[in-house]
Amino acid sequence: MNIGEIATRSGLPAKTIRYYEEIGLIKPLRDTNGYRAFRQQDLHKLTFLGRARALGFSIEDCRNLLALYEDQNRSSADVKSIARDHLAKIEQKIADLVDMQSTLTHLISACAGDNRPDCPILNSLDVQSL
Amino acid sequence: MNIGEIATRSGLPAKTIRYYEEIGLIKPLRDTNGYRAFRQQDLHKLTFLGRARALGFSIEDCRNLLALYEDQNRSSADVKSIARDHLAKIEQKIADLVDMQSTLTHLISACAGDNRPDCPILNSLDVQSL
DNA sequence: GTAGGGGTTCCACCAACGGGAAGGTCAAGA
DNA sequence: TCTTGACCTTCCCGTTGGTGGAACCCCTAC
Repeated sequence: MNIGEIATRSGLPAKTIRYYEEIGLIKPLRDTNGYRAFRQQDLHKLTFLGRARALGFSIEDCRNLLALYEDQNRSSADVKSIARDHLAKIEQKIADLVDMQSTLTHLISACAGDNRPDCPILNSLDVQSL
Repeated sequence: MNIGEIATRSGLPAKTIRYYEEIGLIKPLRDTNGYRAFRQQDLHKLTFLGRARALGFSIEDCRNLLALYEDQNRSSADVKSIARDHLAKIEQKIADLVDMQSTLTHLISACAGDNRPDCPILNSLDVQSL
C-alpha cells in the first residue's frame, strides 16, 4: 500500500501519517523507489491511532496505548489507568468550559445588543467593575 | 510601573506581558534605561485581557474586544456578537468532550482492570471490533 | 515526449506562551 | 567604592499536533 491508499483506508491525511512515522508511532517499510510501503498491521495501527485521537488521547497516551496494544502480556489495569487519567482531564476541561459557558450566558443575556455603547460584557471585563 | 510590579498587580506573568506587547495588544512607554514604563491604562488593559482570556476568548477576540473597549462610539451589538460566537464554540467543545467522556466512562466500566490481558478498551480501539 | 497524478524531503507556520542564556541596570550594604 | 543580588532587556528554542507549500522524483497513459 502506498501512502495515498492507506490515507483513504485509515481516514487520516497523508501528512498526518508521515508525521506519525516521524515521531516513531509507525514504521512502514520502503520500496526501492523510496515510497513508503504499508502493511496490514500499519493500517491496524493507524486506525487505532485515529480512534484514540478522536477520543482525545494525547500522542504520548497513544504511544503507551499502542505499546500495550502490541503487548500480548499486558494487563488491562495498565490500560484502564491511562484511560482513567485521561477521563479525569476531560472532566476537568468540561468543568472549566461549563464555568465559562455559565458566565458568558449571563453576560450575553444582560447585554442589550443594540446600537448604544453601554455594554455589560465590557463592563464586567473592565477593572472598574470590581 | 516596571514590568514586575504590573505583573503582580495584573496577575499576569511578565513573559505574557512582553508577549502581549510584541503582538501589539499593549504599547507601554520606555524609560531612558530601556525599561518598560507602564501607565494606569496599561494596567486596565492587562486586567481586561486577563479576564477575557480566562473566559477563553482567543487573542484575536481579545484584540477586537479591546478595540471596542476603547471605542466610545461602539455599539453593544458588536460585543455581543463576538461573545455569542465564542459561546457557540465553547458549547461545541463541551459537546465533543461530553461525547468522549461518555464513551470513555463506558469503556472503563467494562474493563476489569486486573492482570489479565483481555481489555475492552483496547478491543474497542482495534479495527477488529468493527 | 509530455502531461498528470502520484510520491519524497525540508522548511515554515499556527496558538499562546514558558524556559533559559547572556548581558545591562539599579539600590543597598560593607 | 565595590560588590551583591534583584530586577530588567533581548534573543532563541521548545511546547502540541499537525498543516501548507516549495522543489523535486517517479510512474503511467496517451
